[in-house]
Amino acid sequence: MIRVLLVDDDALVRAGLSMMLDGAAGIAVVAEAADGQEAITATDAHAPDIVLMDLRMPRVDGITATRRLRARSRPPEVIVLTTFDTDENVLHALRAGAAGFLLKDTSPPQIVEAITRVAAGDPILSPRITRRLMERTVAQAGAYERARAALAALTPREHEVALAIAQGRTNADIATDLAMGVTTVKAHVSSILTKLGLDNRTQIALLAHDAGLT
Amino acid sequence: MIRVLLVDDDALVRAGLSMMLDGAAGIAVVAEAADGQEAITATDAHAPDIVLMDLRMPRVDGITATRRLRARSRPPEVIVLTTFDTDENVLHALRAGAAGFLLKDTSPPQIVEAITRVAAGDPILSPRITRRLMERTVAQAGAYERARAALAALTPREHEVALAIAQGRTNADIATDLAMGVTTVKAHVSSILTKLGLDNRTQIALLAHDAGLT
DNA sequence: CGTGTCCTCCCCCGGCGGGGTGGGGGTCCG
DNA sequence: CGGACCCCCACCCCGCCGGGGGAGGACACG
Repeated sequence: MIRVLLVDDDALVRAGLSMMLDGAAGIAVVAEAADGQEAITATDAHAPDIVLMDLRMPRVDGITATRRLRARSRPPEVIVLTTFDTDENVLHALRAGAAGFLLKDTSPPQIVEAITRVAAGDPILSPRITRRLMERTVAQAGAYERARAALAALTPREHEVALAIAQGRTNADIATDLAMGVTTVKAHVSSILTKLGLDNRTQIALLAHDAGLT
Repeated sequence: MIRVLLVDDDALVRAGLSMMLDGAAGIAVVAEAADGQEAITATDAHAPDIVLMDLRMPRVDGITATRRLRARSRPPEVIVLTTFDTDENVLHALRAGAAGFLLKDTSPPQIVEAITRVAAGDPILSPRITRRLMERTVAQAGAYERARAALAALTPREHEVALAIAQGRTNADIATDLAMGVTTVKAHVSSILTKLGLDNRTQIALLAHDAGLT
């Protein structure tokens, strides 16, 4: 039996979810809360496995409530369920430790399935969120690839210098770090600039940064 | 009826998948292919809605096959189905245009569900992949937040200058772009450096870059 | 063995970047 | 009104950056 806590400031929404979930096999709604503060006390009182969490609520919002819940010992898994899927919301929710992010247009059986999945330890995201995460990842992977391809034209030593530049280091620093004269560093930098068709060391730093060179 | 093409170099795997999928409602396996080259010709011949694509195959691998398929007019949706979930594979597959990435430990009913979801236009990822994407996003969101917090100390004008620096632009460029004297730009840059505790404009660029300022 | 590439380094120099000083203007607030 | 910010600008100084020219040694490849 998966113990679920419902958190939403709208009593009607809670009632609907409660009815829908209690009808499902293996799921029991053990408590409800109308805001983040109540969610925390209710969690302490009823020890749910899963918390279905709304975001826009009075007193304590869903994000901070999630963060506080996840900071506890034996924390419940939190599934955010909201209408607003801004990047802000998604990032903050995931950062706060949510295991799932669902939009309120999710169909009842899918919500049930999401709860069982999360209870089994899997993460769950609404398709639209998944798509955005994929696009975001692909986009930065694109920059990564391009940067990598560009840096491939560099010799090993130039590569090291480029990396040092991407740390924001000055030529003198790089010289001591790599054990060579400042003149040599400058020669490498010039070579890098011409090879990559850039003007500044700043641009080198940005490119190398995109290539994933910490 | 969702038309499916199976692509895998192992005949046994194809047979198993075919049997399992044909038993499902609404799904018809219309063709099979043993490598990427066959996958392309089979796609042209049978116009499937969904291609279940393995990665490690002779002649043409699954990634390039996916890329070529997606480059066609009216391309099928591609679901990658593989045992190896390296970051390399996942990123390349998504970049090649795959709508889904499943591991071969996925249960038959879940594969069926994944196919119907993708046919409906939704993306689909194995839980482990989703988790990795989430972690990756959260990690870079951390740098994002820190950078944002730091940049919050800047005045609006300084913010603009920082953004320009993150483009790799020179002071003179910034002066003309923002319609002010070079002296003013330098004043802003100095102010930014002291406020953020940095030494170089390069470091400003890196910080602003982390903050998502394109 | 010659050629090429890479790494190393020198000197010179123009220009940009960063710091300091000093000053003008505006708004907003106590 | 006097401060407190913020924005704007000019002048000077100096150090770092970037470009040019020149040059030597190591190593590999044909």
